[in-house]
Amino acid sequence: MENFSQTEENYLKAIFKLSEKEDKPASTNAIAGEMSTSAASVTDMLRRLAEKGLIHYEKYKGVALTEKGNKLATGLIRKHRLWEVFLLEKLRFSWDEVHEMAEQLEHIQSPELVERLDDYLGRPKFDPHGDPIPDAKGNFTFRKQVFLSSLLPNEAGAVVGVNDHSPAFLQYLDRIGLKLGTQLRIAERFDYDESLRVLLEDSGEQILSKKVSQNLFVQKF
Amino acid sequence: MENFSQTEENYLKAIFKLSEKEDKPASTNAIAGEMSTSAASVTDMLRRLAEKGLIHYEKYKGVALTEKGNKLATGLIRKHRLWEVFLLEKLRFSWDEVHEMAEQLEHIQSPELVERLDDYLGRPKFDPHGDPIPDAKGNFTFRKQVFLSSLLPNEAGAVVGVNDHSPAFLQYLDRIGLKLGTQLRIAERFDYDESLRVLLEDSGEQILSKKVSQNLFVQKF
DNA sequence: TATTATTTTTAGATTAGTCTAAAAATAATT
DNA sequence: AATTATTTTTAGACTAATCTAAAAATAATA
Repeated sequence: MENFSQTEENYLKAIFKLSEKEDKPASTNAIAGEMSTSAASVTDMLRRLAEKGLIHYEKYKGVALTEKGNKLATGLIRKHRLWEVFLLEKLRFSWDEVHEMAEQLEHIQSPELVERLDDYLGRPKFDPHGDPIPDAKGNFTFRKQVFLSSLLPNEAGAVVGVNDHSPAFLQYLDRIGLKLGTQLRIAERFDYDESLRVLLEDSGEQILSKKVSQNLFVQKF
Repeated sequence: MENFSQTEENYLKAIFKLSEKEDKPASTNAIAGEMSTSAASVTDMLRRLAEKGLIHYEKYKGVALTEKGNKLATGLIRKHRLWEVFLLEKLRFSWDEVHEMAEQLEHIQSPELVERLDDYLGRPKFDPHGDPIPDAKGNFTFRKQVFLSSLLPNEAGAVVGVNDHSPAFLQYLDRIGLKLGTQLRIAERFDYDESLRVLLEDSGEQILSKKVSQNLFVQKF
């Protein structure tokens, strides 16, 4: 497989991310937002990525990944998430610290390294934030998960992932003793501000704001 | 500490390497050789590295690292060698495979990561090739080592390092069962081609060519 | 010391990635 | 449908890192 620059790889990841959540071609402006750069720079890059067969691109029509581009982006996500597991499980970083480092490590070029790392970590299916880690063929493990905010009073489940990956949110969760795997039950729902009173496995009862409950994924029992 | 480009970092490493072995300012041409690039490119880069206070540079006079440049280069060597240990000890790569990957990993920017990695590996003082790993302050552990070729008949010692790091040499050593730590004794020296008959700890007797014995470091008993 | 050879630097061009400002295309609104 | 607003692209310029070819400085040799 050819090699691509880190910048090219980051564009592919951005396009992947955007077309994943919106499920339609990514716009130049959206990519510029994701990459914190100008629309002009994006246009330039799109021309080049298209030339290399990584994206389908028509002027003014937006952009989608080709088979090849998709494979590459998936590989990057695989590397990123495996390194995050490594940093957390082996080097004992906390889940709010690992992103920046993984952002660099994902660009290390060595297929053999990725497979060995995967082995070493015990072939994990999810990363420290609960996001699925694609396997060597690019297949993601799917899981029936819902937003905590969608649970009704007395319903119970386990926290399996976060939607917001910001350090601030993750540190907040640490503070209230909420981790992946934590079991919980909805005690009460306040219509006033859509906050929830929640019974947590270990750390007792907590009021969770709407914003918080919209950023937690749970698997219902 | 500011950040520098991978290219700048690689130049610093090259200059470090050259002035380490020659113990005098590195020449433009030597650097060009080390970096596999043109002398013109080197001159360009030297101007920039000097501006950033990383090297002492006078036109036509060659180049030496400043305090700052030396710190940076030492940090790179530290990272390189720690990653090599990781790849070998944890991911079970062999010593002829690790260099290329470490060459990329050494550019990962995160002081915290380096320290955690060092901890995780048990603060090793030497890498898989027997080269010393500088500590966080940049201090190398020195060791009284000599070339195997300098041993006299009946002298004994342990292999502690290699001078030639090429995969071909390392694979040859694997083949004859010679690793770091292997104990040996000189049985006979042949004046004809300066080869040695050597008694190896486990793998019995071997004839080692002059070239081989000049590329092995041993610590005498 | 004069001449030749080697090393190093300068000059000018190229590529990747970026920028701002202006032009062109598309979408939204009256 | 015409006008306005938004999005996207083009044009032109900049920086980092590279190259080749030529000029300048240093070193080696007759």
